[in-house]
Amino acid sequence: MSRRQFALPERVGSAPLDDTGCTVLHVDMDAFYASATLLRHPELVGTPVIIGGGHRGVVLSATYEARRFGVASAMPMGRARRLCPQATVLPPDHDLYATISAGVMETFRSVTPVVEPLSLDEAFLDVSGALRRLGSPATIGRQIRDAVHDEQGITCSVGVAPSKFVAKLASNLAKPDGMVVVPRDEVVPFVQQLPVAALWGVGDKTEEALVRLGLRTVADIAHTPLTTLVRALGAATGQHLHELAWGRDPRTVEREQREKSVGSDETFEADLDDAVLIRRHLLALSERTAARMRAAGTTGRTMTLKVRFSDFTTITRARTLREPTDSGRAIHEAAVGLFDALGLQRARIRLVGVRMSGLTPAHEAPIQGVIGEPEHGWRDADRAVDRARARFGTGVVRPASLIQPSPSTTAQRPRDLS
DNA sequence: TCTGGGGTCCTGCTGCTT
DNA sequence: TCTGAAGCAGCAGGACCC
Repeated sequence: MSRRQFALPERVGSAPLDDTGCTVLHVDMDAFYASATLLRHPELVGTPVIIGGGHRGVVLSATYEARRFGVASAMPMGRARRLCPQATVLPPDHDLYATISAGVMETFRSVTPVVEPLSLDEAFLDVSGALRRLGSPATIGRQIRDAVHDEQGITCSVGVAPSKFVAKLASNLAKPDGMVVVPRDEVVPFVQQLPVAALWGVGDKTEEALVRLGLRTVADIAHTPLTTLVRALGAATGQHLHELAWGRDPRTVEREQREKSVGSDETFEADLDDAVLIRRHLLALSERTAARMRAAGTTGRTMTLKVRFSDFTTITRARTLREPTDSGRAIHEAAVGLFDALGLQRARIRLVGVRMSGLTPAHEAPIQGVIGEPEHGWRDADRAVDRARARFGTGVVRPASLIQPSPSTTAQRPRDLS
């Protein structure tokens, strides 16, 4: 679901294209969250619908009918509502998206085992091993589009090219519900006619820096000395953009992508300045992060606390623990330690977050017992909680400090295991 | 206009070790 | 014992992606 839409001055021609060597496919669902949500609300098909929520939230996705009014992904909800007041606003349904995504990825894997998911709604496929069985890359692209539509009831767009970067540009151009093939010998003219913002890795800031150099198209970048780009953008970005500007992208489609960090953050409904309340939110975030790590069978060693103030300035503080952990209690201890060390005197805080990095598979992590902790201590309790949540739902067991006092809750009260 | 939540990667700085 | 250089790890912040 690319947020940066662009158009070519001239669309790639409709004559049959030579797709020899174009073994990389980028498949991207069209307005995925909106299309998926409409499967549950068929009466809204053909009308403007915005997926998002909360008065401080942003647009997660919108139907093409809403996009015609200027609504776009990541736009603040307030602005989206003003642009398209007649739109129906629906909250996201992440379970539904995960289910559809799993089905789509299964379809991809029936074509080729070399599938690299980028997110729930898009993936790269290397189809070089499927050509003899299924036909040319463009033929395979058409088969995938038909299969996704028939099996999941949503449409997707496909880019077919010799490299990942160009395939991604092509699928963007094919939207919605189309396919674009970029033959190998057309790669350079194809990329060089694009605006600089079309390049992967060029966001607002980099675009500004490039415009300051007088560079507006990818061709401009290609014909700028590498030393100039490196001076303006840094070594990695400068080199990266120069390579892309000549259509060079040596990355291959990778099946396994190991996660490098796991975390959670939360924007409050209203800014908070009460340290007690903030510590409580940190506990919930720590528990959530730890539960996800345990579900993934991983532990983390470096804990990073993120704090965003009401003026949107953001700071991070990190602490590396003596040993890796997947315990919400240990993460919370570290988070509170870092938060308290900030010494904030009733500063108004908009968001807090915790993230664990330095991930190691749990079976390789040297998790040592803590002096004074019973042999079957918090780790066993955490696992018992995980099992209860898997069986009865995520809200069934919570730390006592996260339970909202309510006079009428006795029978359904979450059990405290802390 | 007023900015989510999940991430990755890069850069520059600092402090520790050799 | 002190000092400087080099290498490295950790940290903080920023930009970017979907």
